[in-house]
Amino acid sequence: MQTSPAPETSSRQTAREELKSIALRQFASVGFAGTSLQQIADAAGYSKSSVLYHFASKEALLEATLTPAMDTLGEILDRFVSRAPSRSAQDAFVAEFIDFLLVNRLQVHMFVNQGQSLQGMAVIGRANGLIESLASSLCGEMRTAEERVRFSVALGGAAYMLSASEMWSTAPLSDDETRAALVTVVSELLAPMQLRPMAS
Amino acid sequence: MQTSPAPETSSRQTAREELKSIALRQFASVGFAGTSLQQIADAAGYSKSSVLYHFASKEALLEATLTPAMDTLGEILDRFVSRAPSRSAQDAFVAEFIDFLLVNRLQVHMFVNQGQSLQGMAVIGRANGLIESLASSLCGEMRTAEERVRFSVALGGAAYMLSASEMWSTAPLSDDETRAALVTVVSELLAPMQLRPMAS
DNA sequence: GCCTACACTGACCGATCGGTCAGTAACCTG
DNA sequence: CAGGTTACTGACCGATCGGTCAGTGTAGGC
Repeated sequence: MQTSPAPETSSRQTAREELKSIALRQFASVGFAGTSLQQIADAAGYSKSSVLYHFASKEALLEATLTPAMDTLGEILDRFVSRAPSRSAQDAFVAEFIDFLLVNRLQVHMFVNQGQSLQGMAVIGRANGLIESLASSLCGEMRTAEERVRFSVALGGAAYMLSASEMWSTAPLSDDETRAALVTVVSELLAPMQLRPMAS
Repeated sequence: MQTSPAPETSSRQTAREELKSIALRQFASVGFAGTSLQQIADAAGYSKSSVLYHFASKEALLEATLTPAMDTLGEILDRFVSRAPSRSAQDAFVAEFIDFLLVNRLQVHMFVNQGQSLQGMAVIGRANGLIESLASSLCGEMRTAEERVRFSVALGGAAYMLSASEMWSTAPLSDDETRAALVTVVSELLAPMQLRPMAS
């Protein structure tokens, strides 16, 4: 909806993106309820009014913050579901999924350990649906207790590991080290689960 | 500190304990920052002033809420460290630790995914120390990246599984099912780690 | 009966919360 | 130079926050 040539970058998108990224960091570290619009505005060098100019409300800001990651996750899932069920397909999926976790660790952290208190929000409902269909893809109806535990330990454990590693007293792991170790551990966790991918 | 016969139960301890348990539930589900003293008071049927009569501040209430679990964890750790390092000792410890997680799941949930935002608090510092010494007991200095990942996935995954299972759309698992599955999965996760318990 | 200690409460405090609104300076279009 | 849009802001709103304080009722010890 605009005819201007190109250099709209300065203000057209950057402020919004900057606010989203700062808000995400704050939400993930202090919690959604524990973060005020004023804090976000201060950290970004804007006024609180500016934040509410770009986003209709605090909740809308959170939605905008989490939605792109959910889009990505949806694509990854679609790709997995459309493949034939095999060990190699599952391995490829695990690698893809762990890359997703690495890139979107803060968003996943938000979902994993604030999802409970944000249940009313649309993006959280969507995330729950995606995770549920992921679970179904990996093992039909999540039959045994052990399968459920394997799945949620892998998901919650990876999410925790990625967001809490900064709290370790030792030096943080590089992304490459983390990815390799996570692929090993998560594959091991999911290996005993029977493969039965299914659409919808 | 009291000479009265016996029935001091009605008011001497119950109000405090009741407030602690209600506060813990709220803190765990909505977050410490997201829970107001008014909400806790309402849920308990007291006034906000009463909450502040029993606990000097909101932070003091959180400390009182988490401290008993930390005491228990300290005892479990001491017991493990004082045993000779062996596979059977580790298995016994894992079982003991998972019982601890089951009983204190909300407190562990608080530590695991709000520890970051509560770093200033004494009880959180203590919990971090305990976890660190637990990690040291299991594998010296946490040498390899994979060992670190195994440890934190087991801890964070178990904590997530226990607190998020209520969000599953299916019926929740019984404690016995959960314990058995967790023991299997966590033992499997920690098995490749070399045992080198050490004091302090 | 008197007195203290205890459990508890309502009124109130300054600060901050999310959110609204009336601007304003800069810029593009005609 | 008008006119409109865009990005942004300060002043302000009612509500709520954590916390203080001056009580009030009551039970037990003397």
